[in-house]
Amino acid sequence: MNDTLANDTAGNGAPNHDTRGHDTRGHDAVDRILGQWARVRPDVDCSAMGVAGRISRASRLLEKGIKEYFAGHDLEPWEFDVLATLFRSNPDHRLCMSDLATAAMVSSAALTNRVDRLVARGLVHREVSPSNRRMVLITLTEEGRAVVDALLEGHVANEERLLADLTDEDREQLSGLLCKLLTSLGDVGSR
Amino acid sequence: MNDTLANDTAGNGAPNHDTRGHDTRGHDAVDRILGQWARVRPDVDCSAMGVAGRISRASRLLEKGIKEYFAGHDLEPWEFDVLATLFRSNPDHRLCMSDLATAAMVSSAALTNRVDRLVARGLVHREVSPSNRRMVLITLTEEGRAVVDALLEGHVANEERLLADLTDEDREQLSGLLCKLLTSLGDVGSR
DNA sequence: CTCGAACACTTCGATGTTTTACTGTTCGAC
DNA sequence: GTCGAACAGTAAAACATCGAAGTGTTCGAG
Repeated sequence: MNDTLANDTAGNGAPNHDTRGHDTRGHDAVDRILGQWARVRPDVDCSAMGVAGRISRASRLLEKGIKEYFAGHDLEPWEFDVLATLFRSNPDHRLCMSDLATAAMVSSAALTNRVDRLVARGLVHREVSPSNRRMVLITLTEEGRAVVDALLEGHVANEERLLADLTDEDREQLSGLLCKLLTSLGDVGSR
Repeated sequence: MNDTLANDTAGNGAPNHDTRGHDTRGHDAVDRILGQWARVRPDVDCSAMGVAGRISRASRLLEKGIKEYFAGHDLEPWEFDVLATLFRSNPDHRLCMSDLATAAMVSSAALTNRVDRLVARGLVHREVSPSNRRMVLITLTEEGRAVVDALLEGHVANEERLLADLTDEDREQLSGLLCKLLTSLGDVGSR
């Protein structure tokens, strides 16, 4: 989608020294784009573009790898996501539409659509809240819980595979830096 | 979209020590999710989820900030992206549909649609290649070039603003780590 | 108690994307 | 040369998402 992120990058020198002792700083698509900008517009320092572009591209490629895993189990990533959100949220495995929509970062309209299909598949149960009839509560069914149980470890293992080239230290650094960025972008854990 | 990335995270201890000397490791949404998993499934080490989730969320939030900038100039991010890709690719500012689609990471069908609208706005020119009539060449018009010229620096400045809380060293580390990841995921600069 | 504003969710219309099928072109085997 | 496979791009159908309007509920001011 947003290819502004994916493409526009820096006209700087594309620093080649690695973060730490490791050697493995490759030569990704963004490096190439950076080089092009450097040639065409040496006056503009686009280092920020390099960071944003890499985050965007990494996100898409990870998404692709994750989608493949779930496709092998007849599930869409978003389906597992809703189920897993319910699973970990509270002992009742129950959440209202608003909270689910926030967690999934989609509009409430989109969530209505998603829940419709999960209900049709028998993975969640939908009911009006007895205490506040404006609210609709979504609950994981026994079958839904089973799906999370069955796929969680495989999903984690798959992500592990996708990140295999990063050392534990790399991952910690990466998490730390991204956490700092997310915090400054206002990505607070709601409630 | 993919909220598997956005939500499913680690059951590890959520390391609190910062990457380097800096203090600013906040408390983002992913930390909260990690904590939930740790409670519900202490047996599963989901550290990989933490990395993937942060990349996904960061990507979305950056996208949002970028979209806002271009909205203020009556342009969609993807429009600028196509124009900028043409601009930096070669002196003629000319590329075929396939290359543009690859650069934008969308299907060729989607690119046909996008180019249609850019042609309608007079920002690019479309013509069948004289040397190979299967190919369609897209060229930046003078007006299209002007748009890139007018918006490039503002766009970079906006990204700079979004990343303002990251130091130069942070950005270099982040770029390095992401580059390593991207390379291992096969994100080579095509051609 | 009543009325209006805020709220939670759903429905609807418009838009954009992907997948699949299709048209036309090129290239190589024979 | 001719035929068929591979390729480049477009068209059509299916689907998902968003934003806005609509429905029903709750809450608080008066």
